[in-house]
Amino acid sequence: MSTRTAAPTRREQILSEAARLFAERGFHGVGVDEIGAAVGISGPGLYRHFAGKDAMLAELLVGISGRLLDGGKLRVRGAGAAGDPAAVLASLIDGHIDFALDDRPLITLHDRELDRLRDSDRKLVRQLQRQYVELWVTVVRELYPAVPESQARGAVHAVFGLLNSTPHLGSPGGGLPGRAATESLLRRLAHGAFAALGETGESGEVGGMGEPGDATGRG
Amino acid sequence: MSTRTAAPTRREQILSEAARLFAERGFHGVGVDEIGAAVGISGPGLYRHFAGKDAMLAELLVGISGRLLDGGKLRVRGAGAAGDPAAVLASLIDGHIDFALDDRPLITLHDRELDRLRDSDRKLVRQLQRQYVELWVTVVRELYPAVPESQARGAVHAVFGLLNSTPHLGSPGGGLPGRAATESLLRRLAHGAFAALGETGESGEVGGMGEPGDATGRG
DNA sequence: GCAACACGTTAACGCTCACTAACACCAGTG
DNA sequence: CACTGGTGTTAGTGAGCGTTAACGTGTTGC
Repeated sequence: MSTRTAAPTRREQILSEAARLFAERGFHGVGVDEIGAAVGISGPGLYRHFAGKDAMLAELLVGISGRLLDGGKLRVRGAGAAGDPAAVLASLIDGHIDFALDDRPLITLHDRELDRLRDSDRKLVRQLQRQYVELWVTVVRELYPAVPESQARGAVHAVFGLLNSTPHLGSPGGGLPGRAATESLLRRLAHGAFAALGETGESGEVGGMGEPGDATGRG
Repeated sequence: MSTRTAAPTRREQILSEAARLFAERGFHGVGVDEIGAAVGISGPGLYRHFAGKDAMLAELLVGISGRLLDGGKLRVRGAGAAGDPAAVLASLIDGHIDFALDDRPLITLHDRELDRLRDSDRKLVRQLQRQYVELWVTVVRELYPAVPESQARGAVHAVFGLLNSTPHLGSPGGGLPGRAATESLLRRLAHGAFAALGETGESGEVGGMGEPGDATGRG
């Protein structure tokens, strides 16, 4: 089904390994020799495939932003045909979870190394990101018309933070459950967050609010 | 009460500015000359106060991890005396939100530049982080005994991601609400996420779940 | 007045690292 | 076999940057 993975081109190999390394140690923390070694060639051989290190990062970030946006649009059109905002939001959440779990390194890069791009590329990525956020905000506002836009946007960003937390879940080794369990956990948490957003928030208290007076801690 | 801020020492100035710059452009992306310029001195003058660039990062990360843990412990003891896990969790959430909003740059560094540390420092930071997470996990498991530990831990990490999303909310310029509004929004979302964790999850559907069959997108 | 010290300066060193140059191998193609 | 294009190699270069060295200056205490 989904991705073909049939014939991973050299370019694709390089991009994949570069994404992993950039996510692990940061853009400046990885040398071109390491990227080359990761795909079996060494150092400057990369320059047969890319104009430079920056070009790799640019292609990665533009690519991921574009794919996120495209996937989101498809899901809005697909699930939105029924006119049910809840179903659309659920589909967006599922899609983002898939993405976060499939392409962990890219998700990490996505909000970490944006400033390293040339102005034009950075503007493009920002625009794609903004469109993706707007997709979510629109759906959230359809679902909860009483929620002001600024809160909806804040909630969307916060839920992105929640869903993108997968890199911190210690992928290998840790006695952590399978992918399906992680998927359903994240799904449940995300839905719970949005559900809380929908609650009025003025009348009823959210939960045990704790006494705000005792601001101990923070020494 | 809490922090004095009375006489910000040179050391503290440097740490504060270094934190901001590291968070903005990454550890490798900032030069010592820039850090010096940010506090009015230039370049190698920093070496009168720190052994090196690494030492600044180490002190920042150890400091934030320690303060987070200390604050969390205080809140557990303070609110936990009443024996009400919900109040303890609420207090932990409030504390973490305060921290995320007060020390945005540090929160960003916290899960971004950890690998740049010497082994000893990195181990120390990891240990402090782990203790802090365990604090939360313990409370969550008291509050929802039916939730297995792996899920509780995953949920805690995910909520950290949610609360730490504040750096992405575009602090200056954007027509975004005041601090109080952001605080209450994050608080509501976090409580909602944990509430969803508490729901059984086996019997009832969480929300509109979307049809999992139509895995469009992700081309 | 004058050591002693805290704190800052500029100049230079040495290392890392992205990138380039020059060359080698191998597959088609006529 | 010669030619060409794609892909790799190693050696070298130039810039950036963390760090050190050597030096200057104001304040303190005898």
